[in-house]
Amino acid sequence: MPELPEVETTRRGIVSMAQAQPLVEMTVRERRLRWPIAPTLPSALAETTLVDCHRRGKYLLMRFDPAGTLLVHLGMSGSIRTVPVDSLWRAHDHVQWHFANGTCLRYHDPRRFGAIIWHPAAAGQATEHPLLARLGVEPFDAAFTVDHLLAGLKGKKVAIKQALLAGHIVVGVGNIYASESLFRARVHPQQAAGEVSKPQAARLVVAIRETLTDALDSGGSTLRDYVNSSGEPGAYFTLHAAVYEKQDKPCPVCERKIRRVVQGQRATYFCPGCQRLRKPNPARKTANNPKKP
DNA sequence: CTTTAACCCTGGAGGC
DNA sequence: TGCCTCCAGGGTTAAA
Repeated sequence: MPELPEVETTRRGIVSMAQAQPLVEMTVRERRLRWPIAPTLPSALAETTLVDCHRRGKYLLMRFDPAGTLLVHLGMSGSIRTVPVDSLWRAHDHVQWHFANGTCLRYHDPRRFGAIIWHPAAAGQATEHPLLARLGVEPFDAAFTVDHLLAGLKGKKVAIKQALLAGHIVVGVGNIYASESLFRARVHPQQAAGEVSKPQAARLVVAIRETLTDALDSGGSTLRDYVNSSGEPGAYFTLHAAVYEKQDKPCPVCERKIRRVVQGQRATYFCPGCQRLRKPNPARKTANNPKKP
């Protein structure tokens, strides 16, 4: 289940293995991903060089000069790993990029929720693509501030957990890290987004960054060669999960039983002791905004 | 506009 | 042992 840290680790692996490499051949064995891979894609990439690989949210932006940019999403079961040249295709290996230095990158995705989309524009202009246009700010960007978060949550009745998960305010907070970040920030996942206070929002900004940083650091140490290995993806995260999939287990802070609820058809885990519902205070709001109808 | 739910897909777990 | 059902996940899309 690739979340932002795994995507970033994959990006770093791609850069270290194949940056500045001319493409020898792109092979497509299975076109039926989330959207079908265009049959013309391999020929469009002929005679190009992978000059860089960026990341936007959970999208990888592989820039092939001079043709354009390949948007790659790993969905929930996708991975990109190196394989030896001419190695056998395993089940669910769908795409391969063979580079001049001998590196072969294999796209593997059992559930085919991922996507490989061709965008004939440079990576710098790839934000114009409809799939990237509405993404929120990067969690490690300076633009991800308390005020930005509060502005995004303002007036929203949806639960804070779902607001974070939607990715319109900040990207990279998947289902696992949403629960973990809210726990760290001591914010109840079912609290209305618009009722999140400034101190709560401030804690969330810090908590989201810390949660992602911790996972990324773990990935960096235990999955240093993530792209260049056949190890178990995602296995490291459970070592650090305080609440995710820990229902009925004691909270590491207060030892109350972790609860599991469903929000938007997705599981949420939280500690009923540490994460309290904050009571709304409508009187204060109207007093500060007398002009609002 | 906002909010909710269905959908895409397969592997694994649990029930019988 | 096998067959059935359910669940997990991201994110787009359609519907309310």
